[in-house]
Amino acid sequence: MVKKTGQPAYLQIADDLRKQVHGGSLAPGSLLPSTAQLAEQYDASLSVVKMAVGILRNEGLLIGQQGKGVFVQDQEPSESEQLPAMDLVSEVMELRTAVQDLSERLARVESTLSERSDR
Amino acid sequence: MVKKTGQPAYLQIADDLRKQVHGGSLAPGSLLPSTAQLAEQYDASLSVVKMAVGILRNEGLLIGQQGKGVFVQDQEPSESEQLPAMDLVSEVMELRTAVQDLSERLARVESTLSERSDR
DNA sequence: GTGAACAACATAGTTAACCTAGTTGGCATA
DNA sequence: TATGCCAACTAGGTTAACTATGTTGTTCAC
Repeated sequence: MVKKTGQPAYLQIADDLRKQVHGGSLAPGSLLPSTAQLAEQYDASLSVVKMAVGILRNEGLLIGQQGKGVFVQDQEPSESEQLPAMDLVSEVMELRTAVQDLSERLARVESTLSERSDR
Repeated sequence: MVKKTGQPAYLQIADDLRKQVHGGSLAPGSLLPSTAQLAEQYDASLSVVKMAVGILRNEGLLIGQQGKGVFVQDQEPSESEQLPAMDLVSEVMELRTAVQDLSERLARVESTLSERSDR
């Protein structure tokens, strides 16, 4: 699968995966093949696949969950990353609402947990 | 040099170098120590240093020239606007990753809870 | 039926080794 | 002096192996 162009294999794989995500071939939230499967699919070693996934993980395009797999980040169409220097004020406001949301959800989870432990 | 925080070594080194560049300790156009020197300096293996440099290279912050060395990209003070205060920017970035992490963990907890209540 | 124990599989991080290729400086030879 | 060769150093790419840790499914004992 990896062509013998000048580009290194890990970049070729990263580009290919990126295209699949942007092209819709890999839907947001969907699970990627495992590292070993990708390695076989691209006829590459485990290491280069891990490097490719690492790049996209660093870009925020993919998220890896230890023990489960690598998923396509679904809230991608938002800004956050593309804009080089997005203004800090709105960023902080988003973070504040995100923290509030997390706080409420966590409170719910905690209450359900305490109810179950009570009985 | 690499502290035993939860963060992996290659990210610690990348962050440190990023701060040195943004803080002016590493001037644009200047030459970084060689990979081997950095490895010794951070008391890390060659591989993690190469990973750290690779990240910053991918970000466009550094440029590597085979046979010569790794240099700080100089045309970085680009358009957009004055970065207000680099400490705030990195602070916000850290908060964003922290919120993402919390969000993922909470989503996992919530999903397991809903699954159990379904059965 | 429940729960503990275990095996299999997953990502993640780290290390070491090897190869390729570009740069530089020294040195011997023409 | 000028040319060519060579050693040393550089980044970059690739591979393999190991450890750590999390998830999932099965099996077995209670």
